[in-house]
Amino acid sequence: MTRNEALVYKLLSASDRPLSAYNILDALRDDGFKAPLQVYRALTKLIERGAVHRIESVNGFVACRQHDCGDNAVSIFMLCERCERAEEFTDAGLDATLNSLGRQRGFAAGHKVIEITGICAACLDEAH
Amino acid sequence: MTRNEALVYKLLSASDRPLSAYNILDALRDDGFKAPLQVYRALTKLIERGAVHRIESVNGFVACRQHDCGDNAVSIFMLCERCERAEEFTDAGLDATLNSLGRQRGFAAGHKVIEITGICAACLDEAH
DNA sequence: TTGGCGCTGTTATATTATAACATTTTGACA
DNA sequence: TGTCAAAATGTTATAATATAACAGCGCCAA
Repeated sequence: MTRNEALVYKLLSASDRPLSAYNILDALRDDGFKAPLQVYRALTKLIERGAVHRIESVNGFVACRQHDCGDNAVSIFMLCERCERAEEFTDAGLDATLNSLGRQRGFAAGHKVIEITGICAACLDEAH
Repeated sequence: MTRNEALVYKLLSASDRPLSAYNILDALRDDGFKAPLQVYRALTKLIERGAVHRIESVNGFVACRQHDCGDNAVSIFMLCERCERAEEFTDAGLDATLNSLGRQRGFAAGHKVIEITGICAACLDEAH
């Protein structure tokens, strides 16, 4: 892992919500980051390696919370609209279901995106 | 449905792949469209109404192919990397599974995104 | 008939992402 | 150790996606 990748990964790991590429850029200016490409290049590598996931719904990025998510099973994200926290988990059954739905249509499934927005348990509690 | 919404909806309905907001803008210049906001405003309304879906993975938009998809069940999209066509369908079981996964975590599920990229049947055939 | 609300048009700007190219670092191996 | 190629980096510029702010118009209910 290169210096830039390590910096980006550490930052994402310390965050409980998705960060945008420009959030990351701003946070890493003291570490010498000056241009968006430095961030995007690090993100590209980290994502290839499964260490980071992109959250399409919010154009953000999170560190993978699975035990090294080698694209084995699909990641499911629950995104809280209130506190913006992202929770990641996997479900082998769901992955199999999606593959099967693809096969029924002759579709060779590659990358899968599952993102659910809503209100998380903590925020529901707050509202009593 | 206003004139602008009708134009955008008609265009999307005639397309078998997702169009970006700027694709739409360009296609509708002859109809008097001049600025992105005209497109985004129409899209916002159409999406609220369930007549159009946003495809997060490609920053594109498609007309709903379901029989008036009133957010009843989740829409699943299969996106071909080769021909870029999008196929939409629903699966009540999958929707229930996701709601249940949410409930287990105390999460109140709202909007759900399920997008699968891969190669469609037609494109697989072409390659023999 | 008027007053408000929703739709429209327009300019400007914010946000997200990539292209192109020069330079530096790294690491394999003679 | 020297050297070369590949990978990583830095930098400027620009492309692609999306929203803010504000002015004007049109419809229709009271």
